[in-house]
Amino acid sequence: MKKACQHHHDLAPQDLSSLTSRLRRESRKITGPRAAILEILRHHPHPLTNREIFGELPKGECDLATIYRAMQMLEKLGMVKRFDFGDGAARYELMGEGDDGHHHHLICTQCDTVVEIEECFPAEIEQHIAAKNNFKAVTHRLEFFGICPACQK
Amino acid sequence: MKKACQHHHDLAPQDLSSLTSRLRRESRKITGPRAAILEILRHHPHPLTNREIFGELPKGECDLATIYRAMQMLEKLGMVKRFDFGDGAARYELMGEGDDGHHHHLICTQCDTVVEIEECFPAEIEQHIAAKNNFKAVTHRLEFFGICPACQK
DNA sequence: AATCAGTTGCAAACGATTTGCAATTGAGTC
DNA sequence: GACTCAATTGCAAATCGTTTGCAACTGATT
Repeated sequence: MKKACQHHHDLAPQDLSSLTSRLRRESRKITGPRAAILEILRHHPHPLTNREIFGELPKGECDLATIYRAMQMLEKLGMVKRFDFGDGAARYELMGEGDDGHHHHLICTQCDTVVEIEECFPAEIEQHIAAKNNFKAVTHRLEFFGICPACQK
Repeated sequence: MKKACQHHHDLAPQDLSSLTSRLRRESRKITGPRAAILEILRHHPHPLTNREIFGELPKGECDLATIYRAMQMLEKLGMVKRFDFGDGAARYELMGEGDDGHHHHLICTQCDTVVEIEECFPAEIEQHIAAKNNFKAVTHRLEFFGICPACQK
């Protein structure tokens, strides 16, 4: 991946205090690195890789391993959602409290611009697939790829 | 991933000679390792990781690096399709000549059983997504996850 | 201020994948 | 059936994303 990003909404989905109280609730410490990571996620509308988060942080702010550990923990607590764009690096997006964070993206294969998509795989078809194969608790992982307006020129 | 597999059809999708002639057509050599790899793919109905292919091969048959190179080449020639189940290992499935190999899977999150799925994301919705965002050449990557009948007991 | 589990930095370890390079080998050519 | 040469291979080292062991450190509570 090279560049990327295209801010649709620069609004913070939730304030830091609400985030930190979620941590406290789980008896997790609010440390400098964690606050900094959450602060970055709060200001990014699209999924970030750990390395991207690392890059956004002031130089000595925190170790890359700490970010990996933090994201793992945040995912376990359901505070971030992990996405996989198929390039071998996990990406994370902050998610609201009640929200399960399930949604998809449209990614430009040339410049890596990301657009959040509201459409989803039709539930009836998914249920049909589950029923036909006798599977339970079926979900899906879905991302779209194409060429963005800018890269078509 | 641990175990896996559940053969729906053990029929070879195409014979070796048709495969090797495709290689010859591209002025690629039919070497021992390549023939062995194709032979394995021919007999597997579900995507295999390079390591799995390696494991199927008689011990000293070929180097793992050779498999990586072979799969890369086969993918470029459009003879295999790469899939990503989100566990960090690429998987490959042999594909027919005219076929673009586009299809999806239903994977058991407990035992890694794989079922090939014929349903696909509705074209109209995909077109709508493409149009709304002014993207061209839009495709998608889609896989389903759930708990298979055997693992529900 | 004392205490202690939860955290962090750092370096080493890992697993998937790639790559440099010298030795080997298909596949036409004579 | 030898000859030639680019394509291919094995092997080891290198990359990349991610994980982990461990000793030092630090929030949060008492």
